[in-house]
Amino acid sequence: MPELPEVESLRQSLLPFVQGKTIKKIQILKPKLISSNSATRIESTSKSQEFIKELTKEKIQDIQRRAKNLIFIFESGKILLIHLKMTGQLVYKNHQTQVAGGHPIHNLQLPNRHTHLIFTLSEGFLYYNDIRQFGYLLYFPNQKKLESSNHFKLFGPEPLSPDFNLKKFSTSLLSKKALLKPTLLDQKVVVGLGNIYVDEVCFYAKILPNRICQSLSRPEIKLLFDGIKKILSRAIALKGSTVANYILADGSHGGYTKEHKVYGRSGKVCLVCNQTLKSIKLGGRTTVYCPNCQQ
DNA sequence: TTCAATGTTTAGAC
DNA sequence: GGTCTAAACATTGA
Repeated sequence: MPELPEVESLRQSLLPFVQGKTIKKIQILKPKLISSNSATRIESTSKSQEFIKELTKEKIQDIQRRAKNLIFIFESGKILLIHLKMTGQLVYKNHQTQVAGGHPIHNLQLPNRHTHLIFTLSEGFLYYNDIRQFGYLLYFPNQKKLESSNHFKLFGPEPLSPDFNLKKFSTSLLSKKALLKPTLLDQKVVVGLGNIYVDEVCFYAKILPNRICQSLSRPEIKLLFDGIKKILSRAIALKGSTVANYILADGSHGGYTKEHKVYGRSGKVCLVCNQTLKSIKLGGRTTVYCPNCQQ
């Protein structure tokens, strides 16, 4: 389920608990999740053995994020990349606390039948759960191998970094005849947006998601640009939209879900103008918008 | 029973 | 080459 804010929140929450810890043991219950990405995965025993051999005894130095990927960096320079896709979830658990993120947790029992990998750390456990099993975990021997892999080649700018600037964004939009929503979902244009936040951004900018990109005015593009930054930052501050049973170290819950203006609200009234929100399919995804506020 | 679900890739048509 | 659609991955729940 996670989009950028959910992955970033998970990264921030997890880091203090796993940083400096060593992987003592790895149990792979679903080998296909570590063999490749979802499009080309093959069951492979040797991949599992390599994964276990290379990452056991490694000390976690840092967790970074690129687009919707989590990147575990080990002291040796080795890398573990995790993509949660639709329903992936990571849970850290020790004797006194549990930190989870990604797909909302329904089953607090760990491991459960959707647990596909278990890392035993020097203190506590890290579980990878995934209902639909679209996610994957990939090992890279070093940063260079990761960067030269096809994983990062196609990514556009990070929306919250200076790389993401209005000029490039405008050029990129104005060069396209495609519809706005599929374009914003395209990770080559800007990374991190998914179905929830694209709809929220379009609503913020008061622009219909089925507008042709080339038809956008400069002020409209500026609104989209600002909306992307504002909405993603706000969502990260609130720990994203996936908050069911999200347990932080201090026991607090956060949540952007209740700030959704359009996503998941088809048929309900617009919070601004009281008109009924409509829903259409764009790029194969359900899209909710206000026919009155958005033009 | 049928459909849709916070992601991404690929194949085929125009 | 660009862009659209549908399908694929696998499971759950309305």
